[in-house]
Amino acid sequence: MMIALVDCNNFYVSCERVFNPKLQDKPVVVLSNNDGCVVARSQEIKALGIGMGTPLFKIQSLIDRHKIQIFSSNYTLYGDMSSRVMETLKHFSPKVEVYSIDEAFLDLSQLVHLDLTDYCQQIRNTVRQWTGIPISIGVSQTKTLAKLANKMAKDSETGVFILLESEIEQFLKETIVEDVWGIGRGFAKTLRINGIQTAWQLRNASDGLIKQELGVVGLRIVLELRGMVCLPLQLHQPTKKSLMVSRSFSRPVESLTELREAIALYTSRAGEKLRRQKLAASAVRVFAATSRFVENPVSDSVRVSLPVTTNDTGELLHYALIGTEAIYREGLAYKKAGVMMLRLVDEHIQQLHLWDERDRERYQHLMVMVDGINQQMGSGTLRYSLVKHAPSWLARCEKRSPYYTTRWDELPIVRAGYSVLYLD
DNA sequence: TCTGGGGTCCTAGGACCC
DNA sequence: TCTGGGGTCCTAGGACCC
Repeated sequence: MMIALVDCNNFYVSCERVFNPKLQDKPVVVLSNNDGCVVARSQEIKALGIGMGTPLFKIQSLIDRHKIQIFSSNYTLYGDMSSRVMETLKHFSPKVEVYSIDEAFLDLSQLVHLDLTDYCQQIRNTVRQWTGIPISIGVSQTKTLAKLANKMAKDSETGVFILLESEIEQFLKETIVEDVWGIGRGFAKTLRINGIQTAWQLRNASDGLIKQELGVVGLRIVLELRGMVCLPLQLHQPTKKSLMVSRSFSRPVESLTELREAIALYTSRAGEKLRRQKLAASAVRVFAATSRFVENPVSDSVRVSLPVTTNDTGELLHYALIGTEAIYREGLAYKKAGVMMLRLVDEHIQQLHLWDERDRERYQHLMVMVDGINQQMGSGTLRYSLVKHAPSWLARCEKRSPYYTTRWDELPIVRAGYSVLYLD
């Protein structure tokens, strides 16, 4: 196999520059959805040492000093530019996998009789001409190796790097494990504990060790480094399995009213997305979290199964609000207060016994799982799903609310979201 | 004060049944 | 009543990615 990874350089910034040529050679950043942090950086920004994901407030002084141009992200524009790039690439190989908004894998196996360097230059020039977007291309035997080759391409003058079999050993010896695709912080730490620091050491590690420490995911990476294709090109995009709408709040949210408003807004967004993509949901999930940057961050989610699949906002909202109540009244509080949890579980068990079977059947679709119930139970002998009849359950929540809101003061929500699953 | 949003895949372990 | 194996299904949580 010969696989090319095409990667658009500083993609969002490049898109902005296409429509505003004055930005050429100027320092430019594009911010995340909420304008919270940097998600795309021009070369000039990288040279200033501003990292990916840096929060905006931390670079305020640099912005003034270097006259940095700042943009909120415009995903409609980027998506459109992305399609143009991908369409162009399809002229160069019949087998193209659109991997992300700014990356694609191309199968070049049929073209090995050509000068691949030349061919890749041709691709670069055409994409540049037709779309205005600069790209880099790395080529090798597998996706994982092509990813590494692409890193080299980015650093080279020509923007193209072909990693030949004869050069792989030297190349991998000079590559640290962190730079291998699929090796994140957690895996890298595990590998280093086992004395594996370079990509070459990883390639030569024993299958048994890797399987045990990193599972099949890790093993696939190792085999790919050895030149064996374990991650074949996916030529048709599989249908999505879930979609999510979430935001961080600019300040902590402590009232149920505010939380409900946020969730209602996210739900209608999710409904729009569903209808646009002609999909329907079979379950919804609501989640809330405290700041990730405090000492003991807490997050929790509640999943509500729907009686029928739907993409009607009103319908979704009904169940989303049930989930919101659950999160607010119980979800986070459960994890916080173990003793209280035990008491509540006890209460709920008695409730369950009072129900007759018919009720349970009838309301099964309203089953609300409260995550984390098992967390502090120790042996796991007591694990219960709280099966509830929504109206009476909500009434009970109302009665208990003073107790919970007291607990709640300790747990300001700074992030909330809503996701829709359509597995069935 | 302010720290993104949106995804996928894998696994361990519990529930439930025979 | 206790013990246990085999199998399936489901979920939470952890890992990764852009």
